[in-house]
Amino acid sequence: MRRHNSALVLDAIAETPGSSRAAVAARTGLTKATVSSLVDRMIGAGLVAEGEAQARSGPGRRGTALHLSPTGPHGLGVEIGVDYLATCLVDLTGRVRARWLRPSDNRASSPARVLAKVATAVRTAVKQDVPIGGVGVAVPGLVEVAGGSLRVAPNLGWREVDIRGELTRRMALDVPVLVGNEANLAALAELWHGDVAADFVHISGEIGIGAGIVVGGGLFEGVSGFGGEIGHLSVDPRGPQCACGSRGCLERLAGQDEIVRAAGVSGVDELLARLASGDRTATTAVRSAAKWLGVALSGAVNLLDLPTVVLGGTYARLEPWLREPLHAELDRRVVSAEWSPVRVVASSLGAEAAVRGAATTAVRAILADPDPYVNSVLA
Amino acid sequence: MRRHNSALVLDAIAETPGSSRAAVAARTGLTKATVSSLVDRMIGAGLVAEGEAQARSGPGRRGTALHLSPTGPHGLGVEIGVDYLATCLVDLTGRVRARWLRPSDNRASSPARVLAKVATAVRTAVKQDVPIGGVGVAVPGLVEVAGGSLRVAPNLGWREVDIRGELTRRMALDVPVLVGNEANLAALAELWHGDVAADFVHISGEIGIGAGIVVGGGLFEGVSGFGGEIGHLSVDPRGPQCACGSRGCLERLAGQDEIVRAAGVSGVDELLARLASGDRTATTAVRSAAKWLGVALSGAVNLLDLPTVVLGGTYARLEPWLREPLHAELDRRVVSAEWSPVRVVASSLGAEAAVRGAATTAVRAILADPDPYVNSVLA
DNA sequence: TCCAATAAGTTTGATGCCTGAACTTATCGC
DNA sequence: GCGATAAGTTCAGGCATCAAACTTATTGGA
Repeated sequence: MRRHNSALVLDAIAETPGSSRAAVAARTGLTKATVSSLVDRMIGAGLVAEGEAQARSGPGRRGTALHLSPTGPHGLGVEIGVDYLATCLVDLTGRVRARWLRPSDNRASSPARVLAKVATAVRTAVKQDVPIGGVGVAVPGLVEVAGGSLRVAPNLGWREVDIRGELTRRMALDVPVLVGNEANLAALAELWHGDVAADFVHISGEIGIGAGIVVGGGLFEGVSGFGGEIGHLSVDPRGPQCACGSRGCLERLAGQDEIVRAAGVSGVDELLARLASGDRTATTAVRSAAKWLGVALSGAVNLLDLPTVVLGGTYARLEPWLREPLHAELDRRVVSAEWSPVRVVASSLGAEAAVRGAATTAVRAILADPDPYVNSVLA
Repeated sequence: MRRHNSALVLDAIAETPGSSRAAVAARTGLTKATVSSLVDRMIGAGLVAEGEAQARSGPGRRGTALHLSPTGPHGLGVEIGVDYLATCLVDLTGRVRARWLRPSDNRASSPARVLAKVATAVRTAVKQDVPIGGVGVAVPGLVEVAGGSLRVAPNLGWREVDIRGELTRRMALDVPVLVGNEANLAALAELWHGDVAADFVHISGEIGIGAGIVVGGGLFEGVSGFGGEIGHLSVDPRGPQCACGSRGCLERLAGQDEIVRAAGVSGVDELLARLASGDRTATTAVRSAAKWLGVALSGAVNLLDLPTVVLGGTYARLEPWLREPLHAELDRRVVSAEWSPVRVVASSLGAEAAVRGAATTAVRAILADPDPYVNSVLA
């Protein structure tokens, strides 16, 4: 009861920072008395802070602005990339307070060695004088979310690593550790910090291709958390052989490696330069990738009935050239396009989407269900 | 609070019929006192009934068996097929109490005429002396679930029909009307009456191909309720032209019409006879369909991380011949197959799956949140 | 300058639902 | 028939919410 209402009230404050108690009561349907008492508890626990009195253009007492406390528990995000480690500290509102990026050839290191580095990074972050409420870890691989352990990360060459367990042991910090797939966390970052609504597919292409499916303002993870594996969706069953053993996988036909290869360039930066100068080979390579992306995404949209496709990672940078051919393919193949044409937008978050998503996930866990946290602080 | 606990208690009784109050208390974590009081209310409202005293193999008072009341509110399901109308009356447990099937060329009739027939059928069903708690309607088309109106049903030739509104007006009965897509409701029937767990894709092929996605024991409907449209998933972008304007759609390559055509038979019954006798052309036609189904379903499974595929409708009858090639394709293309191989099973419900699903949906709405109903009855 | 009007926020008593413990009822085995 | 055991009920106590009265803060007009 109180648990539910605490979440309700805190959500209202997070959604509309600066609201007064009375405004929150009106919005949640609770009484002023109830809101007052819940807010007081949350102020006591350091989740909510009072601001200045609000302006008012008429008679009556002015309300005290409420907002998420900038000194409340922070979320620490960690991303284990193929050739870097990144961390990111965010406050309750999701604002980035500190970040850290370091090259690290994780492909060549054992999981134990890498996780030791991660633990060191966590301990460093803890030395900042902000309280840590949770740690989120992003990995490029299949994560069994409930257990927080990694099943396989092809591009890291890792298999069966109990990330949550290892990290909890090594970092000597009594906070929850959440582990998630990089693409899924990037999608959540887009949901929380980008400018798209509550339902979309976020597709990001770096070395692999991953999708994050957001439905009703929440991540769709599937039964074990393996959802969103779009990279090996078969878009051309008679197409070229893929490393995974199947044929015509999306990753093989529209992945960064294939685009770069087909365009005959050395990397994404050169590709962008060529595209800007109107190079025909480069344009054709990107248009082809767009077509295959369209085939895969139209399938996802038909199946899931989502109104928006967000291009993340490298695709966000290629968006001007992907947009039109992708749209054409979607309009042709999506059955419900007539009623709700699919929107295609580029992500506004850069390469940090995944870390930010990881960090924000950690604080969101508290915001989504504040009562246990409040109790633990006030106890 | 009570609302939540009422649902909890009723769910426990529905899950394990014949439990005593004490057993329900143990299972839900509530106290015997709370359960007693909630159960008494629900008995008063006619949702729950007491049975005989339970057997016991030791000392102590025997518990009174509790089960969903067979005289409680019933659900009435209606299916508007292409060439028939079907209705089905189920009690709270989902057991079919009456059914009715009548040929009706709905393709040739106006929606108004068909809905008038449906309303008549509903009024007939009401004359049975059981209370009706809700009506569910299954239609082969895109349904905007929230509004209960049909956007388009290609095989009926209907467009923009406000089924809920029309029916509510015509049937003169003050109960909620739920409208849903046939394939989705068939999937729910499978969930509730079949023998599969809480997560699966149900794929049914009659004239069109539709999928119902069940996740965490609930239907995945998408934003507007258009989810599960798998028929026009592109499985072979360079394949034959489909009526929808796209190329190589699943429906075009693995639909009933295509199988029948490729096998050179007159219909499904002849096809089954040929298959049983080992006819080579028929076998090849079915294997080819299985392959394309495998391409489409592997995509769905990768995206959604579902452990089971249920074959419904015509595919259920073809299951012995579909099974092996479908499995081969799934094992090859599903990324997480190594950890959780995809199960393929045939639906045990026949052609009535959709009506039953529609009827059961209507009563499930009460079971999922009994308190408002209880209050309305006791008031 | 003061006061009525208005609105924010707090206090207080009542209500509703759940809980724990004691109590009643029913059954088994000796 | 009696003690042990378990189901189900009764009742006092607690906790969170609510409605309403009350206090505090602010505006604008007399």
